[in-house]
Amino acid sequence: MKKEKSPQKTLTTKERIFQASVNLFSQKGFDAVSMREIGREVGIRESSIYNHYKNKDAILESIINHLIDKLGAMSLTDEEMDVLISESPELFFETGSREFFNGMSNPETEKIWRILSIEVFHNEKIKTFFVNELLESPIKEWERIFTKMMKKGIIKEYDPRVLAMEYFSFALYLFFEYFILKYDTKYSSFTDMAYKKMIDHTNFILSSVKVENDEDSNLKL
Amino acid sequence: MKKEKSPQKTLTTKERIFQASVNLFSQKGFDAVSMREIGREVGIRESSIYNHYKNKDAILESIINHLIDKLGAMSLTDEEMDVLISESPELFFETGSREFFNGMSNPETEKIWRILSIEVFHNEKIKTFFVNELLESPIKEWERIFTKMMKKGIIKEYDPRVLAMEYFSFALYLFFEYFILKYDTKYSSFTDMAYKKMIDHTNFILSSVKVENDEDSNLKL
DNA sequence: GTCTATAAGTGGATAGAC
DNA sequence: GTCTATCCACTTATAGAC
Repeated sequence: MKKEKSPQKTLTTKERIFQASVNLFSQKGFDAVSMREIGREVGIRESSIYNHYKNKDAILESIINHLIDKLGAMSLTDEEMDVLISESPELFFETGSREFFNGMSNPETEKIWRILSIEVFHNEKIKTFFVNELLESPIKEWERIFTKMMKKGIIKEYDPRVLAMEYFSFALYLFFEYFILKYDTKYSSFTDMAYKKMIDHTNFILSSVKVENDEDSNLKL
Repeated sequence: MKKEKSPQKTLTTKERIFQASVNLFSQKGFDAVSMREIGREVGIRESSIYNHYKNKDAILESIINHLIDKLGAMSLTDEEMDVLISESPELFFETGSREFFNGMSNPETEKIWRILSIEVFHNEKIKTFFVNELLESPIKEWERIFTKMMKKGIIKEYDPRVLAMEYFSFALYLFFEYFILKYDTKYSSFTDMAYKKMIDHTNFILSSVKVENDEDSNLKL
């Protein structure tokens, strides 16, 4: 909005507060981090933070909005989807998965998803964001996609709502497994833990619903 | 351990502290509830609580242990499983689902699961409990079950590990959906939100992997 | 077993000098 | 824009009277 990202590393104090907050909140949760602690990380006194953010809540707010902006800048158009479906369902699923993982997997984005996962209990705005963006919109989207595939005769007839749940719930399960249970463990990123599992899942769903016409067309990594 | 549940409602002060804590923690989270608040709910001063529990952490500890004790008192034996599998896979899945839902759905148990869901970030003991009891043990168990079903020729050959994930991940997804995203909404219990969805899921899995021999054997509610 | 009083600490936030 | 100094609300927990 204001200016482009500077070529290298001259971050403003506000940006450094932002980054320090993302790091600390993602490790300890919002409540467990004090303004003193953020200040210490940045190298200024807590009182100076108030020259850049109105209060502690405003920092969290700006972190949430940063993710929302970033996500809004992605996602396929209807035409792109149509082309992909006609090409092959395998290619389509692979593209869809890749898109989902892209929205989760760069290091800064992961930290923010982790913050949201921790704070979803205490913050109504975060909860609404989760329910809409992670649950309801994708399920509706996949219902449309499966309906389209049925009309084209690519997959068998089955309740498209159930099919959408079957397909996408697994991605959500992986999200929860990583961001709630496995964060800070051996895995270095969401993709690292989840991508292979998602391929197995996609192959299972395809093997169940695809109209047979060729031999073996499993996805490969 | 000490004495049986009194026939009606003469709760000891310690039990009233326990119940007030379960209610408050499940609504606001552990950190957001003060000893003053618990005392107010019980009708005593905060300092009096320390006559019954060593400190605040000890209250949470006793809540967790209460759930662990309760869950330990359930679960099917190997022989019961064998009989059920031989009878019919439909019956087996139905019994399995019922068992899972029983471990979640009485009002007090739900509140405790909610507390654990909130505190899984801050408490290493809770995280370990979740990963073991909710993730790894059930997946291993279902892997064994699917392997057994394949040997009996009830279901088609497929990687049993993948099948276990496909089946049980949906239950976990439902758990997260309810206890993290939908708790305190229109649903009156986990069963109320999730049971029908779990039936749809079971039917989908069965329709994919079952060896055909009779007409239509979908589960009914 | 409950009370009052109090210790000892931490939190977010503001005022005003520089 | 950063600092020091300070406010004040609130936290867990303990000591000791009753």
